[in-house]
Amino acid sequence: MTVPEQRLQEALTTLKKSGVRITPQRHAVLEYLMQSMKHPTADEIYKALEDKFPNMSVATVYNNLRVFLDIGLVRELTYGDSSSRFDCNTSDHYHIICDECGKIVDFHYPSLNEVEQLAEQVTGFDVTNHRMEVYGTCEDCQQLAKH
Amino acid sequence: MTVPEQRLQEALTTLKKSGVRITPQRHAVLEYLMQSMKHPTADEIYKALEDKFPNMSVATVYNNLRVFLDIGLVRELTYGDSSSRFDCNTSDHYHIICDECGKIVDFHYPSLNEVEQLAEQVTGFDVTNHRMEVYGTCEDCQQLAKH
DNA sequence: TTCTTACATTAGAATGCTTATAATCTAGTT
DNA sequence: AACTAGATTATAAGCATTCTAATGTAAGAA
Repeated sequence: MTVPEQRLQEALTTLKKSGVRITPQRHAVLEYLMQSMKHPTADEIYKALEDKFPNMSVATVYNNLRVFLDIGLVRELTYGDSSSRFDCNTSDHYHIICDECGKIVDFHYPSLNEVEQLAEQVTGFDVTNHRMEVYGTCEDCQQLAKH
Repeated sequence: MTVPEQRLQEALTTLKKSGVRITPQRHAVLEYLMQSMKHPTADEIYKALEDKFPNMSVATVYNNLRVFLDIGLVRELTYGDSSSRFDCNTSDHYHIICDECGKIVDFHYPSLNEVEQLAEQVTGFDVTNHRMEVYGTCEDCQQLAKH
């Protein structure tokens, strides 16, 4: 069993534990998220599944993403562009984003706990987490710029 | 002359240099941004100025914010919630955001250049900048939660 | 297996933020 | 004072997302 397949199985177990029904549409959305290395938008998921489910509504995609978010199976990534992206890799990592083409690449870096601690001291907040995005130009777009 | 007034003067000079006209509406939007310690949304600016300019269109607020963004006078902050916020503090700083009430507080921390450098090496991106947001519960909301 | 029902899905309308359009107006120069 | 490129206004349009109400169905119970 491949790693994505294994993560899918685990996710299905989590859904059942939470008392959430496994419908074909829900299964398909989850499966697509798990095997995708990109961080798809709701619309990308909808379009990717329209062959398999010609009658599926966009609302179903949104509903299911909301369910997955509530259970903690995926994370929502909101950037400057209009639509949210969804990341099923819930392990700690940051993202690096291409200014030109919008590509998002996972980037591993030790969690910056000292920043959270200092922020607590300075602001009096009760800090729960943080996120960081690095921006730049990806290698593909660097090549394109040369020609 | 107070600090916000001084920054406003500098900003007006920058606008003139860029060949941008100074209209009363544009001046008012800029002034409001400069003296605001919050990070207002377009609609907040619109509502704050409707006494002074009862006929001003929302489009004017958006147009002007776009002009300021292009010139580099303000930065756009996009988070999970629906509308963008605008920050006229262009010095390097991060933000700490309350999960409960959405309050955004400036938070100074030395720029994490080593993260950018490592990201370049690992991903091959040509890195230009990064942003970080810390999340938690502000002191006010911590108090409210106790009662 | 069939029955049941609470939950899911569907289609389409509605919402909210932002941008586009076209007519009118004006800041700043001539 | 006249001119004109650029700004403002009012409104329509666009897009992502959520809501609504009717219909369908997963999964447990009988």
